[in-house]
Amino acid sequence: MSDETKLDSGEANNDTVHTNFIEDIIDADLKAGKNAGKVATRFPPEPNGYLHIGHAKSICLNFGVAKKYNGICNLRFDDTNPETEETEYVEAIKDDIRWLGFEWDGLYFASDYFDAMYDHAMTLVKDGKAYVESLTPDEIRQYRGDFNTPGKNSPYRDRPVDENIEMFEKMKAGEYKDGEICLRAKIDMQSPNMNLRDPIVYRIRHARHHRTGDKWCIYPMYDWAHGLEDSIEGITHSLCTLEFENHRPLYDWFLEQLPVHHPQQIEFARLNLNYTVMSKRKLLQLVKENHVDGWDDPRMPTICGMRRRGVSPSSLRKFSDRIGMAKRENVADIALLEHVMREDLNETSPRLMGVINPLKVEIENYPKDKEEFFEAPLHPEDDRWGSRQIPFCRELYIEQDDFKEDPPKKWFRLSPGTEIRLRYACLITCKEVVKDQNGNVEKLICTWDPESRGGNAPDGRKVKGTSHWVSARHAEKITVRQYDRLFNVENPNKVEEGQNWLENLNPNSLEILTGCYAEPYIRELKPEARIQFERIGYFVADRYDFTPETPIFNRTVTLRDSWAKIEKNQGSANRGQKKQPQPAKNQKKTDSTAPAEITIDDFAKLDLRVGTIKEASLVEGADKLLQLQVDIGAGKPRQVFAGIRKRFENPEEIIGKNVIVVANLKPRQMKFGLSEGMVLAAGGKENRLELAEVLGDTLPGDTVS
RNA sequence: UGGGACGUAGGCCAAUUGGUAGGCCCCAGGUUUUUGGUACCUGUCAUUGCAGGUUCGAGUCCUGCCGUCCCAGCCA
Repeated sequence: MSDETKLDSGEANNDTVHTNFIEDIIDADLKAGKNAGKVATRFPPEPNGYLHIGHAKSICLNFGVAKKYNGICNLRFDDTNPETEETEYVEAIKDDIRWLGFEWDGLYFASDYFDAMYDHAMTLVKDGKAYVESLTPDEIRQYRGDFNTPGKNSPYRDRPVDENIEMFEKMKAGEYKDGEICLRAKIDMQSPNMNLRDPIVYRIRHARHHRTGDKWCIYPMYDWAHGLEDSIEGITHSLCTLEFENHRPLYDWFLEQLPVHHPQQIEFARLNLNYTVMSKRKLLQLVKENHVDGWDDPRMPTICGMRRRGVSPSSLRKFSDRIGMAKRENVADIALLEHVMREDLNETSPRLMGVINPLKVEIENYPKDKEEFFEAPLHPEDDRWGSRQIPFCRELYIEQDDFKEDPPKKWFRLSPGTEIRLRYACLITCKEVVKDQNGNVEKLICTWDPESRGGNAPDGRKVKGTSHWVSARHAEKITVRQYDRLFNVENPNKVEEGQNWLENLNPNSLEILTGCYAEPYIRELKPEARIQFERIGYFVADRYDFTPETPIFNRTVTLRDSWAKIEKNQGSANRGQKKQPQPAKNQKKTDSTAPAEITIDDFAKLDLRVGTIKEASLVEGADKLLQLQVDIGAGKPRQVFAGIRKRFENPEEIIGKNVIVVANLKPRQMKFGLSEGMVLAAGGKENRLELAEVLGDTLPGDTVS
């Protein structure tokens, strides 16, 4: 089933019950008879990077609105800056949008309109509403003023119209160098809105454009271009993100000066996702510095990355619906994304069996040479998928996690003497554990109940545990790439002064396992086939690397694992004797792996020492940091960077103080140098912050306890 | 410090436009189950940023505070 047909069947969009504020506006417009009852939107990417899930939100919005109102949605590349844009991105963006399940009505480029834009600009010049500026970029900045200072009119502001026309023509003809002059709109240098202080309309760039080649050496600025693009295409509602709110008066101003259609700009809040980064700059850096394997690395929040991860287009659309649409800044929870991924994949993925960490099982009462097949449905809730035959023989693999020699409470998987079901096959009982010299479990000797074919015992005895398995003789060796969140912390952008956001990367975000086994049916799969390995998770046959001979699977998302939760809760219950009083119902996911309390032993690991501050100085380029040299009685003083500058703007005053230093902290390489410890201070905010001092007769190096 | 926006549960979004706060995710429990999956059920969680005012009645209207975000590119 193609994703397009799925979209048409409405499974993705029809669970939105409420309208959003944008649809409310459109409803009102329609009711008022605006735009002759038409709705036209557009998705306007700049072809200078790959699309990410934030763009997906915008794509779903624009195409979704058009569809809902029987309107149109164009794809328009906003290619007004030749220096950063490339054709390579154009094709990638088109692929991503189609894959997401949308088809544009018109395909356009801003560069298609360069002639019209130039003509309109000339109109502005002739009307005395634009002038050629001869100030340098630096002077322009100075003349613009700042938030508190009104701008000053440029000396060229009243250049005669004829001269403006002539210079603008020469500008177009290439008679000036980059940055030498530019065209500015004559609006209001005193405006509190900086965008209205005579914004630049055209700048000179002697650069080759990916579509128009060398035809132009002047290129329109965003504010000038965008409204015209929308106008030319007859867009009715121009949807963009919040940061363009301040630009709307300019968007409107330009269009009001011309006898053209005037679309309405409406801003919405962009998508932020926790545990990831979304800015083009940071994504580029991840790629360039090889923290990931490229733009389509399955850990990337790019559309092509998620595609390679095995995320389905419909789950991305569903996610886009579920997060809603509003004007307030937001951070969506990646747990919601994972939830819709599972929800979608549960319905659409055939089930297979694969063993990630194999443990050999020998069925001692099963004949050595015998083989047989068990039939198993490909989907337990949807028999349209049909079934497949799974081979079985004396030697099998099960998951290491499904056996424990000393089972904990509530364990109903395999352990010595217990019986479990091999899914869709039979019941087995563990008779013996074979170990190697090091005491590692090497193999399990089991017996099977021949009466339990298919997995049910005729005597009706209940067997609670069910394990997945693979016949050793028939197993296909597969490679599994287990992906996890790229970052360890909810907000990777939030870093201490001097710390780098890259330090928040999750070092375990990729684990490649080569010794895995799967049932033979995987030979039937094609690249990009999404499957579930039962009881483990959803996987996808890698788009590029998978072949029947080199079966490589990417883990899309694990199944929910309630046993892991039980185990974890048991663990923390044992540690704290009684059940932890849930400290906060909002237990953050970041903290959930760390124990809620530490013991005295943990605390004793801290080597706290008295230290005398010998030197203290401001750190240039860091408005929170002080650089300290602290004598802790160990010969060479320790260099410590402390975020206390707001309190001690004059560092001199803390020299000589006896403070408490964490002496056995692993040194951290900061932008400014190595920080070899930490000083303790009290107070959360800078405006009430005091160093913890040791008073009385103590010497550097004395222990603090 | 000027201007523009935004504040509803741990997160995200609703609230018939002035009628007494609801859904999804998360979290905790339970039922069903040949996936400790799915599905279903239950529960925890909000004096709607704060303080006043108008009104029989305010999340919605008014006033004043507070907090957060955006804007000083010849980027988009």
